Amino acid sequence: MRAVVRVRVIPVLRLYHSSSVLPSGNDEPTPDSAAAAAQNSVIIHNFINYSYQGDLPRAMETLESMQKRNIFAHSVSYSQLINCCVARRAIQHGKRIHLHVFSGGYVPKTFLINNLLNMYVKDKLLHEAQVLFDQMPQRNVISWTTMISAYAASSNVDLKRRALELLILMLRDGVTPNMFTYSSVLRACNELQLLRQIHCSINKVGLESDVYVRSALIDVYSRWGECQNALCVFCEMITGDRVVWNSIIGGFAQNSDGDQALHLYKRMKKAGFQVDQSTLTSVLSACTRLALLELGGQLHVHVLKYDQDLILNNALLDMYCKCGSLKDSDCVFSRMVDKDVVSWSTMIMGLAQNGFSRRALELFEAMKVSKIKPNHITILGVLFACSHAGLVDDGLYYFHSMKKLFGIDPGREHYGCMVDLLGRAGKLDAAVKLIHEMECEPDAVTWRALLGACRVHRNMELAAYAAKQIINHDPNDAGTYILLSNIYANSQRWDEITRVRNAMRHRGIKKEPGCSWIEVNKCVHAFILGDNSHPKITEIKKELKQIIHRLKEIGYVPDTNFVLQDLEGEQMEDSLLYHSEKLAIVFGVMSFSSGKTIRIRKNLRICGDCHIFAKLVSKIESRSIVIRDPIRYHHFEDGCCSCWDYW
DNA sequence: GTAGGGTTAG
Repeated sequence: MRAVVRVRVIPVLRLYHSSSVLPSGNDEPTPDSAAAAAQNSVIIHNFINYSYQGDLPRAMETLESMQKRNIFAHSVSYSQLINCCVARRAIQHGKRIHLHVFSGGYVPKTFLINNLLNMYVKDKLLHEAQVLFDQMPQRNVISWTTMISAYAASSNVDLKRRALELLILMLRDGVTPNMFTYSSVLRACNELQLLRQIHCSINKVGLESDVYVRSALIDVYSRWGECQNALCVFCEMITGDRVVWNSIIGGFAQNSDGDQALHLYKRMKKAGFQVDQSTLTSVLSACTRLALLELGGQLHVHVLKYDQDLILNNALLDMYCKCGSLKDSDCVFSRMVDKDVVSWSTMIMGLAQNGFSRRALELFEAMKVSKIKPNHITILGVLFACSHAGLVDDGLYYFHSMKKLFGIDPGREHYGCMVDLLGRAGKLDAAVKLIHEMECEPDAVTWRALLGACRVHRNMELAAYAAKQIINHDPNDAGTYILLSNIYANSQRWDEITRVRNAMRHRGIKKEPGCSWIEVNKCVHAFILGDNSHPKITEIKKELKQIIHRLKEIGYVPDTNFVLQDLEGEQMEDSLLYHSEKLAIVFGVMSFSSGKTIRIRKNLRICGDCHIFAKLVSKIESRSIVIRDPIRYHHFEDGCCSCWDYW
């Protein structure tokens, strides 16, 4: 797109006196020198006019004559021309102007050098900008801010640090930062302590009401996971705009607090602010985390307004995948004109998590044909697909060839996926061997993958070893303590149980109760193990008992193997009976007409008994049930699950 | 002449 350049034709006569015509002397002009001076003036005036008109080719042609004659115009004209170069990305012309204004004893004004700095920065030529900055005889707040914002915007950590160093040098130089400086430098903050110091300085000089500064503060606090601080900055808001709202909504959405993000979204609309692509992307991401298909579907209507927005479409695609509605995600994906690596990776992972591994691998092949280069997350999706479908050979092939085929080194997460793949397939020894071969240090996630396999394949000894490793890496992982104590309970090692429980008490770790959520008529109902606060809990429990009774008639036997507690017989069965997902399923059966899919989200992985229960309910009630646990999705239909009991 | 927000895994 051709940039708009301000056109202002300045009368030649008025500008005549503002330009410098060099060389000049005190002697009386000779007729020859008078003629030359007149000619020089004409050249300069042409240059001034071309610069103001944005006629870059003619201005550059005239500049050549000026260079030959060693004559100069006022800095304003060069400044105008430099801006024209920036707008048209004509860096080569800009470099010629740079050389010209630093030759022949001409002294360019600070604002002109600032323009040159800006030109290099916009073209990401940081080195050139820094050299020029170092040469500047005088630097004002704009010179410093231009450099600081350039470094702060870099993705390189060392360059970001340079932005903070420059801020210190700027202060030492006696130059006071302004709102531009603060909103830039905040993005380079690499320490929370430093962020707090800068925040204090901003308050001290009263710049916190600037919307740019405010959105930067919210953004940085959110990035540090300090959502409450971000919210404080937001709540102090007297002045605010759409971006400030987007910053706070995005902050909560990215920090997995979908409820708060949605709450703020409602407030934003109520306050009369127009939502845009960024708002919708964050809100969709919140719906994704909370598995709110109904609300997500309503947002889809607004997304259509921005049908060319790739990031927004990717968020929509992910929402449908993560809400287990593959028909909708297929539809969005096929309609997307532009697809990037995120679109493909989202879809591959979505298919894999929903149990359509073969389709995920087929899509990966299609991606290769489309010439979009896979990244490390794409490969993770591929490995996940292999892992969850028991495709051990395919998984090993992709894992061993990822470096050669796609130039991607296997990272910790790829090893984790392979441990999972081998472990699920019962190859526990190979999984342990792989952990020992890892080039990077295994972390809690890696050991958790092994632990999951140990549970499935009932290898208690190895499970205890893996659990200890997890606790070494993540001493607050409640689930692992519980599992470890259950493993010891199984072998009746009471002394070990006491040790584990003491450690939990000592560290103040409490078991996270199982929780399931279901969206009914735009309202989310939560079911928590041991909590009877749902208004219809009595009816639900009554209905559940009736369903269990019917299931037992067709051969259902509660599977107590998955839940090892200090309970026996009927007590253990009872504890299984009220697992949150069972209550949510029954509530779904009671609330929805028979054709509607029951969709449930869980905070913990589904247990074996609830898995059998969901399969049988899907059969006797002729219902589709989708349960999303933290790892994957289970689509229950006519007594079968999409995971084929391999999870 | 210097500054802003959004998407993919576990």
